[in-house]
Amino acid sequence: MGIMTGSLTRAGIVDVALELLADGGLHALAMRRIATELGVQQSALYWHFENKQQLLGAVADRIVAPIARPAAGDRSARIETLGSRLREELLRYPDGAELAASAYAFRLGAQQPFQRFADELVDGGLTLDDAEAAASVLVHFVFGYTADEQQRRQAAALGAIEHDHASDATTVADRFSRGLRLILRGVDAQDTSAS
Amino acid sequence: MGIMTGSLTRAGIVDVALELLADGGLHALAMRRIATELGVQQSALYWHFENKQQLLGAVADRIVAPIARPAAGDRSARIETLGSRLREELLRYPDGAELAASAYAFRLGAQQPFQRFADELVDGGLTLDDAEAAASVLVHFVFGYTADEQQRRQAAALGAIEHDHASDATTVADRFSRGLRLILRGVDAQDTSAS
DNA sequence: ACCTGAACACCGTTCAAGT
DNA sequence: ACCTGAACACCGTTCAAGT
Repeated sequence: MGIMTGSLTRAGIVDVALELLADGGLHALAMRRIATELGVQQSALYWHFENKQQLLGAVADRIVAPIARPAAGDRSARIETLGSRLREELLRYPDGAELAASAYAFRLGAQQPFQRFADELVDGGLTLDDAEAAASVLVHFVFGYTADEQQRRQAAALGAIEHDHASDATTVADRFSRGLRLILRGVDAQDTSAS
Repeated sequence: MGIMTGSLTRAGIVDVALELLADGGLHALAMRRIATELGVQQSALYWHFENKQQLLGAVADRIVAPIARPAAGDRSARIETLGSRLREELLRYPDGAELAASAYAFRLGAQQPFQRFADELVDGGLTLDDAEAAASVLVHFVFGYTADEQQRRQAAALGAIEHDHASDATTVADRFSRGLRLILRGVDAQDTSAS
């Protein structure tokens, strides 16, 4: 056999972290469990990641990675699509939004959505400053709103809360796009060269 | 002496929790430490609060409590004042924004800011649905942006990060009000009866 | 009603030592 | 370079028992 490097890789670690997240949420994402699942000692993980937060950052990056370039349409439509896709990816994993929001705040991951929004807005004719201000509002709203929504879903699933009208899937999704469109109106009102 | 009820009260527990938060951030807010500070067993706290999250919710309520009715001005000015005040109260305690954002998402505390924004918007002539959509955007932006800002401040204070231009106090505060005003433009664009 | 004492079932991180 | 083994210093929560 040739030169055999360690079988443990960052990508492999993130793989099982995502599996644990999918099965048990943030609660199941313990260094010990990840190590056990990989058949390795806990301390082995610390050769590949400085600490747990860095690992969670890498997990967050993977969660938001699938939001590719959006479909056609004008600036507002493209951004609304982007926002909805981001929400969908976050909802794909239990506690996905909370994890991404936290990694984003610590600058350890999930920075991509901000860049995607900002790029789209610059392409749409905004100055860099305006684009970044709007991207900041967009990212915080999508992360915050979705974390909120997801918390309630999970609480309802555990029977900890009664399922009222306000938490209907359609109502919640509707409120989300109302919020998005409110922000986009603010962008259009600012931009004199609105398409 | 008369009928002597337990010396421990919810308010007293929250008092020392706020002190610990002020001194050491969320990291110092452990049930054990709160109990030790009160000269009591950890389990004693569980007679007054169901669990730690409920206690944190009560702490979050106290942090956002000082945002009273805003000063004069038109609708946009009043809401901008309200947003700035909320940010200031959150920055008053280390990890204050993160704590409030988390309590808000779990519906265990810090709901007041949403109500204050919504009330102000309804007073300003919006329908309840429009007011709540806008209040949701406002709350998530203020919590999210401030948590973000606070994280960077604390990291910089620990020397973990270099202090670049983007994290200047004036720049950060400026970006905050740019975000707020963007949202308010969106509100005005929607409202045909804008004052 | 209110609190003690003690235990249960966990955590993240470090570090000398091995290969 | 990459991982083991074992320890350190913590956590939140429960519950019988006391007063």
